Amino acid sequence: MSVTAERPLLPLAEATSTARGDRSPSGAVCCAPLVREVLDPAAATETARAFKALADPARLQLLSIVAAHEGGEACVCDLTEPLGLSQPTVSHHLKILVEAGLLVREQRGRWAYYSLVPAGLGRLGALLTDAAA
Amino acid sequence: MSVTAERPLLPLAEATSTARGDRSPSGAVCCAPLVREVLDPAAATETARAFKALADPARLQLLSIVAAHEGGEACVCDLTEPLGLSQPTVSHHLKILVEAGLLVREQRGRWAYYSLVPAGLGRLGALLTDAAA
DNA sequence: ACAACGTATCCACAAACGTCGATACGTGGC
DNA sequence: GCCACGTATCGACGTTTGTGGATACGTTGT
Repeated sequence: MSVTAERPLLPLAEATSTARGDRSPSGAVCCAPLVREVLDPAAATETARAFKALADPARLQLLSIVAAHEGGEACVCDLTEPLGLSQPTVSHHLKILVEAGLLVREQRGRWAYYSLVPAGLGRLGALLTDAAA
Repeated sequence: MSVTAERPLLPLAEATSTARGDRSPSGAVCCAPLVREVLDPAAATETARAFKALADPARLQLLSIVAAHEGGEACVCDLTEPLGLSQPTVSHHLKILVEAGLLVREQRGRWAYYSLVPAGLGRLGALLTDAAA
């Protein structure tokens, strides 16, 4: 469905300073029933899908090879051989990367050229570095 | 095995300026057999495993909840209820996050407290932002 | 020592994923 | 028009992954 998500994505809610039951070792008061700010399941699913695109060795190599090409673009035929995968498999991975907003496809002549989307990588990267701060 | 990887991870090799056959539309010279600099499969697999830890909604929510807690730590009992998952499943996800170097586990009393590892998030984030540059 | 509690491990199962061969689609050259 | 070529889609298969129930482990309190 080619999300091209433009959302906060993992805001990592800051601490709700609501005091949540002491953790005295005597009782079962450990688990305060307070509903704190949590990344809602919908956003979590969407963010997970973005990272899932990066969670495969073949796709990481694809990004690497595409980035290594002059012009930052490569056609499928440039990618099948160094990966040792069949052409349908490579096309499958490329489609996933495009749907994740990490690559763009441009049909030029008989060939389909794929190139990086820096903003896509950047968004996911910032998401993690912000959480690390 | 708890990798706690300390490696380059997706260097996204810069362009090898070796001229790679022209792409004249007449012949099949499109696919130059040149072996350019590619993220080797071993590194790709390891990097993929790191991102795989982030490629699940439940685990993203776990990170979010842990980060939301004061002190940046939470025990398993704090996590099962807001996620709506069973305790074994939550423990399973936490283990994966620990092995990925994104969480640390500290057994204190009867409870096991999990807290973020900013460096872990930061490493993965920098990896993407560097590639986006 | 025993019991209670929080957590981790084991096992099984359904769903999702990566892979490839066969095939269909789109483009360019004849 | 037809054919050749590059790429995408389809169908099927084996593997991996997420999930929960049952159970074992470690710690604390009696």
